Amino acid sequence: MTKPFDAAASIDKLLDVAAGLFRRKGFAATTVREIANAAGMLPGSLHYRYASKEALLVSLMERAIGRLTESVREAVASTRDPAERLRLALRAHLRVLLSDDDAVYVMLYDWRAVSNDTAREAIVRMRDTYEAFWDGLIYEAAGSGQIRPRIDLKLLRLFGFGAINWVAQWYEDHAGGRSPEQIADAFWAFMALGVFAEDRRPADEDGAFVALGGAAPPLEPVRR
Amino acid sequence: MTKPFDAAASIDKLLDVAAGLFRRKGFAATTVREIANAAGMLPGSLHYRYASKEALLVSLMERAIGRLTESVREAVASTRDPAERLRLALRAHLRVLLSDDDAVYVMLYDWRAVSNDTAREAIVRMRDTYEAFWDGLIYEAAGSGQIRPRIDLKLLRLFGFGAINWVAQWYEDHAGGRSPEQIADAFWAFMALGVFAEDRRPADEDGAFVALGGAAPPLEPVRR
Amino acid sequence: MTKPFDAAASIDKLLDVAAGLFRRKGFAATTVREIANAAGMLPGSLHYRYASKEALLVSLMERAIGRLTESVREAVASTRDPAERLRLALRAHLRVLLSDDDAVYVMLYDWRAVSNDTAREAIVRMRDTYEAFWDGLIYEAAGSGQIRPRIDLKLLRLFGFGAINWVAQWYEDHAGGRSPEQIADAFWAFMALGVFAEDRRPADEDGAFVALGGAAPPLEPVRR
Amino acid sequence: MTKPFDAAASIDKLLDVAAGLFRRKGFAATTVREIANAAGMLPGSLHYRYASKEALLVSLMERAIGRLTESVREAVASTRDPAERLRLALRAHLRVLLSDDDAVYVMLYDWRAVSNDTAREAIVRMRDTYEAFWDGLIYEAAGSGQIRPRIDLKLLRLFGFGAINWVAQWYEDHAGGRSPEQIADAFWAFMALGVFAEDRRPADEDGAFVALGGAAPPLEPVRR
DNA sequence: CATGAATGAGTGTTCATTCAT
DNA sequence: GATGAATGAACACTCATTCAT
Repeated sequence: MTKPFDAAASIDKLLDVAAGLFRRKGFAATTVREIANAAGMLPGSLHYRYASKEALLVSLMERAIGRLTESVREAVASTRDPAERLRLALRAHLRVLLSDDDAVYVMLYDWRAVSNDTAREAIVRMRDTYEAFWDGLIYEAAGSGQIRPRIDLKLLRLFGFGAINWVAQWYEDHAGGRSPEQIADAFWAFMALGVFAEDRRPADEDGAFVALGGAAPPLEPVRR
Repeated sequence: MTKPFDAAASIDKLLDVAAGLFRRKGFAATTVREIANAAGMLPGSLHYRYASKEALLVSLMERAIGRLTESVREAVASTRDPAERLRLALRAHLRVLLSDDDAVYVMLYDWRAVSNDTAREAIVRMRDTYEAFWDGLIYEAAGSGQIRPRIDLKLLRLFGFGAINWVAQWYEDHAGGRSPEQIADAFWAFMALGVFAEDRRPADEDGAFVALGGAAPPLEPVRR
Repeated sequence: MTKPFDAAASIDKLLDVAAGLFRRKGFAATTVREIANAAGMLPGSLHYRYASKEALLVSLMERAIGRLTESVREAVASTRDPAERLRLALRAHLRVLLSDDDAVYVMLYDWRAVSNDTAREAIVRMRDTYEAFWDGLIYEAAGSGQIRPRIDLKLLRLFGFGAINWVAQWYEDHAGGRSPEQIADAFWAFMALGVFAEDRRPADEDGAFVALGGAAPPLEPVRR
Repeated sequence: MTKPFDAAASIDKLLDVAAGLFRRKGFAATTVREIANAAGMLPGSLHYRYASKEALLVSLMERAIGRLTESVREAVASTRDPAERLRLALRAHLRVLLSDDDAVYVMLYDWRAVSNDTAREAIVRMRDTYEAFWDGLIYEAAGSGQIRPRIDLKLLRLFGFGAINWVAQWYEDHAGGRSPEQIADAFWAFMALGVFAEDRRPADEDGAFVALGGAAPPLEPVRR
């Protein structure tokens, strides 16, 4: 009864300390010995569980994306209002990103370290799934008329992810005591006015917006 | 007469190829030999110019911040209108970030690699100066009444930097042919309505917001 | 009733797969895990039977020498003619060497891997016994006048062993469909004319022989 | 003037000590540190010259085959008599095999350690060339009628190589003071009578064909 | 002034062996 | 008795840096 738990706990601990080290020093600059020591084991024991340092990183990222997905799915389940779902998703994403688990940070910022092609593909696929889920949320809101017409939904997601994911870069030093939820809501407030159609905007708002000018370039199929 | 020029060119080349390699593989995963080879020299010659690999990185970052500062300063010089200065600064920042020079990217994303404390401080100081310049632009706009009251200006900058700096993560694959300037203006469009006071907004609410093309593009399943 | 049998079979299987791996990759380059896996067990189980990898090797070699000795003894039992006994022994030796059991090959060619002194001695003793048996066969033939006088009997054995043991190096690629027995007889034919006294040579043969000088050295019991 | 010499000498020393260690312990059981230490350098310095332990082995083998080829070619150059050329080649081959340079031994007996396919091919090609040279010598002798008709020339070479190459296994312990040349001539004596046509054999059956000289060396107690 | 051969501390990883179960 | 998770010493190899030239 204790055995499976211990093994799982031991692996979780390993991933936790690895995430912390990777976040602080970067993947390449962190040694297997450091990770093992911090987890209270020896390098050989670490390799008993993970064939390579990179396999550990991949496992880390998979866990990160799993937690992210789970957390966001759970958050949006409480309401069917598309805009509210978006807001709650934003909160959940940021909450996980800023949590004690550094794995999401590592996934976002130590991307290049995954050199193995199949591993890279596996992670890209998971990220794509996650992003597709967000696109779904946004598309829902757009479909129900809660987003201004002619908004480029893809750019909306890309800018949003940037602003939110970047929070991890400054939260520790500049949050000023704000909680992840407060940060998320503040961002929501910035975006909302520009993004949502009239009836979804605060009452005191009316006004037009900014023309990029000229014709918009066609949105071509995404290749990588 | 040619010698000093060559030396400077050689150093520039060194920083260029180093920036490219650091961006692609990360600082820690790039070897001095790779950099030297790519620059057509030998490791010993590289160390003749830079005491250490890290010193080269610092030099790289200093150059990056210098170019960023210079470019943004130059861009805002053409007008005295605070909002327009902000928009032009945004364009300039993004233009440099997405330029052939990978140094800005490296500065933003290979931050943790600078372990030397004094070097780290030096760079932090330069970054702070750059950010203070942005804060100045924003305060200017706020002071002249072009930004809604009650907007948290610091959060505004942090979110904005996030969204814009993140563009480097997706530009290559998802820009869809848009120029850095178009991306910057699209972001400007998103933010503007939520950020600016009424009298700075386009008079016509129905005017083309940011038409990135006809109807909202369908959200296609993301393939990578 | 089935248990002891299984255990013995299991050990035989272990030695078989180990012999195959040692032959193909060499002792040092073969891992215990490979052997265990190939035998359908885990490293721990292998060490339950053999204290060390080297102990397994020694056991392997002992089995090899046992089989060799048994096979050769059996082969010579069918006749009392000394020369014929030698020929049959040659056939039997080669047959075992080229059989599916790679243990003899390993014993001959992975000699240096036995580092343990007592184990080494044990094997050397067994090899010496086997070689003494051969010397006995040769001495028999010499004593009965079937070998030319003044032939160095020890050199005869050493050259013969070399030629025959080396067959294992080329048999797979260059046997050209010849059976071990055919190879043995071909070698026999080469040696016979030069080695044996007139009345043992093919009828069309006469001719001189080779003086290795003086009288044939006495064949003393071989000790090592 | 001293530099190139030193570098070459240093490499030669490296190969020499490596050959000695490989011969004594086997390739896989020899560590890079051992080789480096024995050569008076550090592992890093060894890898500066050879990309891998295996590359060193390959280099070793190439040198071995080069020396073998050169030595044998040189030896046969002194006469045009085919049988005599064969005898001299045998002497030369054995002389190199039993020389202080253990590389030939390693090439013959640590064959399986070369895992790299292209390296393996390169060595196989060199070995093939060497063997083809021997076949040439044998065909020459056969063509000039010095070898009995109906002798399988390929088997002749294979048996001969076996007997001669195997000498390396026992020379140290069982040579009894015989020189490589004496061993070669003794082997020649064994083979000659069986292999060569009548007119090439000594006319006088009692004449010392290949007199090893003096009295037969005493068979001393074998130590290992 | 510039080089490139040489270094050695340190890396990720392996693997025979142990031992609690 | 038999297992397989865990170990840790040792491995081949890397690479930023040095220094004689």
